[in-house]
Amino acid sequence: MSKKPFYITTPIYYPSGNPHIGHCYTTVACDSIARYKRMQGYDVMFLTGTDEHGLKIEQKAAEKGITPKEYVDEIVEIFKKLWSYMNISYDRYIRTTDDYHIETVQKIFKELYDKGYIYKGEYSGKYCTPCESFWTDSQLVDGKCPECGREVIEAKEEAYFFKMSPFAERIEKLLTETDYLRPKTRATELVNNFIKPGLEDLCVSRTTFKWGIPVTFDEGHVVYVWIDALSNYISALGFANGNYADYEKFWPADVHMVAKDIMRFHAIIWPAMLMALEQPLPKHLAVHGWITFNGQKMSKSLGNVVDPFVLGERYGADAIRYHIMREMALGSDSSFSNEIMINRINSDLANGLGNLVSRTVAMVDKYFGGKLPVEKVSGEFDAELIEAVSQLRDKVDNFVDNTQLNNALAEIFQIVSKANKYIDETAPWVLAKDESNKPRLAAVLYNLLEAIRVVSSLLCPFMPTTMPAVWKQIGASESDVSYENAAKFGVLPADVQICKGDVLFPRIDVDKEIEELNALIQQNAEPEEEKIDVVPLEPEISIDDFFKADLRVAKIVSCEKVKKSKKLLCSQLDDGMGGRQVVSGIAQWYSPEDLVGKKVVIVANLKPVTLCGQESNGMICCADMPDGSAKVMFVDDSVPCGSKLR
RNA sequence: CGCGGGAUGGAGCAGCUAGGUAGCUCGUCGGGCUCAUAACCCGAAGGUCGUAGGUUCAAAUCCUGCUCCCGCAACCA
Repeated sequence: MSKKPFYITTPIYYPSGNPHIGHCYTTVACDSIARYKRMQGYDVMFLTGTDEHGLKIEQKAAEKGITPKEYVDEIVEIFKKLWSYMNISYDRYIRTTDDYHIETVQKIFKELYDKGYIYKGEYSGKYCTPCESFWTDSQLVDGKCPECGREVIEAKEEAYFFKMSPFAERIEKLLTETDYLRPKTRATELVNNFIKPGLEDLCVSRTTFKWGIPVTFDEGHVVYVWIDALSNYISALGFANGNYADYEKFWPADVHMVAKDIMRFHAIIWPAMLMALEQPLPKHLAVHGWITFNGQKMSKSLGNVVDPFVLGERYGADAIRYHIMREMALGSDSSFSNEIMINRINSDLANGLGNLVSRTVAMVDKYFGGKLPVEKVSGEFDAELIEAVSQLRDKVDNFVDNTQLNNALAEIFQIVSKANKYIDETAPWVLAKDESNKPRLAAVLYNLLEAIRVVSSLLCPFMPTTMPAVWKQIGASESDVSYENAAKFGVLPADVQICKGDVLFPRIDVDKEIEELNALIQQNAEPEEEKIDVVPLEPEISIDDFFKADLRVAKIVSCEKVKKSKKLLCSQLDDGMGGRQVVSGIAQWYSPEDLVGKKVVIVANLKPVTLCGQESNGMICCADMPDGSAKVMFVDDSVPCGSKLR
């Protein structure tokens, strides 16, 4: 009987910086599912990798004075080291710089072109270099990038486009009528925002940078992110390349797991590409939220990065894995405060599971010298425990199939709870006092060992490092902890021999630990502020060019929020020339009271535009902050309104 | 009126589709136990279920208005 295939993928990560806990989130989830499926007997292909092209990489490398390839090679090593540290059992690691991937992408690009889905056009608009993004005029406001707020440059380039519209209807059905998207609640959002207004054709090539996969039939063009990146899921199987021959076997994928920020591309563009290629669509797209840290979105620049290496060092990979999986609810964000994590590790792993194993094994050791006698007598409370344990596997199966790992773990730990309670109900230490109760005592301890066996078998995919240690302690052989036996009770030998071992999950001193971690974060945060990612210099200009921008000092006379906008403040300024109105996108960081009466620098000769119905005549100068916010540049109050800057 | 989600004891969540004793985890307090990693077990306190109305014998649950939060989109000259 040949094994059934199961194909699961993480996104390919962009190595513009070191991996952080957010990367772990997706990868650990996929790893747990992959391991679970292997345990069930599936032939599993678990793919992860890195998306290594693009301007940002090119620039980062240039800053360090090395080639892009050298740059990504370094970071990829760090990713791989982290995965090894987290005990990630990926079967294949794809790099978009691998030859076979390049071959596939080039063939796909050509095929789509030949089929008429890709056409040559011209892209004109504003381009943000750091974000590698073009923005349409409607998106642009004051020539600033909507993503990072930096200046954009006027750019026009020949480009290839991918026609999305032919697939709109099918994609809408895919999202609304199938269970492709998990959780499905997001389907409406996608349909309303992207499909109903009409799918725009997608720009799929660039000429502004070189670090990418060349378009074979048009020199100077490089394949732009989506066709390059998304294709990894099939190129890694050997689609349109000779490197592997697993496409027939593993495609379509069972699960693509992604974080919500790239849901859109996997929910719309990827299906469209596959439709155009006339290939089967993946079965599920599992979308999870972000890990937030003390309520804020994880971000390097905030100094919030929780270094997975540091955490693993302190608590062990399994504890981190457990916490991540346990907190992860499909779709919603999950908090990663140190306190929550430590409490979780303490209460579930140390107090719950670890202590259960410890007390059970200790009793077998103490009362029977480590080996249970064959003679046993069943009694009150047994049936309930046995029933619950026997049903566990099916419940967990179901949750894993629905990518609800948090629920799967919750289910398992209910049994841990039940077992602890069973100890209390049967009070083995009382039984031990009377020699005639020995057979009953043996049965109680045997039942506990069995509960632990089943729990640890099912837990192994989630915590692959620690569970074998549990098996050793309870005297379980490899076949005892098989998937088949996880649905049975009474598998361990009647005269099982236990083996006392080390504490599985040491208790953590919460206060002390939080203090130390906070200190670490402080340390990491401080240097971070000083060495922000400095935006590359704009091209050199002459003094005359500078004077083209007429910078003036003005006083904010009054200010109010622009209705219907979240980010806009509308200010009335005294510019020494009769006053003017300026709209600025700083409402998230400044309230009108903060600004009224202050003097600022404005760009006074900017072409007026209308934003959300308010005319804006100029721009208030701000500094970009590393976290994407902006700080207004206030001016000494003694400078008269209307003064020109030089 | 751009689209969507949410508001439940100190914290985080379930319950709402098919109305009828408000449940879980953590925390707090009290008790029990002693096999165990000061762990485990039991019990208690603590909730106008965002707000105002409506339907109903009965609403956390259905309907309507409102407030506030959060995503997406738009938008930070």
